[in-house]
Amino acid sequence: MSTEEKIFEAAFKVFQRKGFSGARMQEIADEAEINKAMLHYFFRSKEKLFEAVFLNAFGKLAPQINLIFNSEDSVFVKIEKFTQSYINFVLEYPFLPQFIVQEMNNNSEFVSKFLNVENRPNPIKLITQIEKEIELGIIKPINPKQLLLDIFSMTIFSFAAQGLVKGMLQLTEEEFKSLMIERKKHISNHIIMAIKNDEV
Amino acid sequence: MSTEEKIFEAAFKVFQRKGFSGARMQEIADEAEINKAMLHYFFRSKEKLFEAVFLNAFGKLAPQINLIFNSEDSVFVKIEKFTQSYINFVLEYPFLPQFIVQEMNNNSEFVSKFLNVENRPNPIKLITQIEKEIELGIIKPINPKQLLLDIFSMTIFSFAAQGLVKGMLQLTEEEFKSLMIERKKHISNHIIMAIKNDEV
DNA sequence: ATCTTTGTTAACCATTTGGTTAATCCAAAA
DNA sequence: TTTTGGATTAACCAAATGGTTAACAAAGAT
Repeated sequence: MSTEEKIFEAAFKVFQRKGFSGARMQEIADEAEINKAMLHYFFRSKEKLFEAVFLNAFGKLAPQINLIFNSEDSVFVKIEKFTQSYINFVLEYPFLPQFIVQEMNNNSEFVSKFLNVENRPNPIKLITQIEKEIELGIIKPINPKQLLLDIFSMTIFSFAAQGLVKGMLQLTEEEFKSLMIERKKHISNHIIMAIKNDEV
Repeated sequence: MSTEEKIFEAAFKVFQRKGFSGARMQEIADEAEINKAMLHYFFRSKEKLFEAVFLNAFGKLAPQINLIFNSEDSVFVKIEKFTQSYINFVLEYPFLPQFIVQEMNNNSEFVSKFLNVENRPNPIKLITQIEKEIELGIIKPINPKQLLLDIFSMTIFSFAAQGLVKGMLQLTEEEFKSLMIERKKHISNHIIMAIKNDEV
């Protein structure tokens, strides 16, 4: 593994668990087992290094989301696919959501930077699709934005607020994980149950 | 307003928008329009000051939650009351959830401190109640913890991940707020719709 | 062989940051 | 009126922190 890669991975870890302002360049260097000067040699500044890590992190998520949201599937199928693959993915990077949510809240500069990324998650197509399926009587009348928030809330929250969730429900790491695995099916069941139009 | 109160309010603001490691003692002093030494005079250290603010913030939320969770209402009514009053409350302190979630993730020391607070949100009574109502055929079979996560996710996430939500849905402050007002009713409708047992 | 580019290190630097101190102010008690 | 205690300030301090530099090593190019 090249020095640059070592730095990147170390930065990824440290920024994830400490956030931008909590992370220390020296700590990243130690984690990567290289000299601190190398950080600046390859990435110039803390901001630049963070930016690289952050955009990479987001870049891992966004394409997946868009792929599902812009497919030709029905809304129900999209919900199933999204919750499944999102949670699968996040189980491998459990601190990614909390990292992204946190920095989207704190570093407004990076928000705009991410919004201009090519593959940014763009839900407009899904919104119009929801409106269409409501007209067709497949889905109960509902504000599409609320439905979107429901989907994101239920999938992302447990990871983004891991500390709170584990603390409040008194979960060990193991229990948390198996709850999340169960949750994959639970969420889509739950949402579809709520919005399905049963009128004949 | 006493100097100590001024400091406290200023610290509340600054910690909320910057987090613990992002906040600067000087900035808090400026915000409070007092000399920086007063911070240490009244609160000894940054940690102590933060602790005071954090426990106070949590102390505002926890009693409300417990009051509702431990009442004699049915689960459906509890869900309605909780989403209503939680969102009402948070609309006045829009950055409280993001602050609590963030520090619960980052400062594991404070997690344990909060867990030992008297009035900490304790969902066990609600969990057994849910189990009972499932047996009675009022609620569909479901893992009570998943239901709890659903409730918390749907109410808290939009506030805790404000930056992400506003960015993704391209919402102005106004639009966000009115979406949240609409959301008060939406959430309980949605959840009850999903878990109500319709079998006759 | 030597020159040049790239990678690497230790020592160093300026600034920021949390925290302290000694002097001063001020109001209430004696 | 003096004393006493807390409140307040400006100046200061040591440590931490992001960043730089100058020397050096290694490896390809000429």
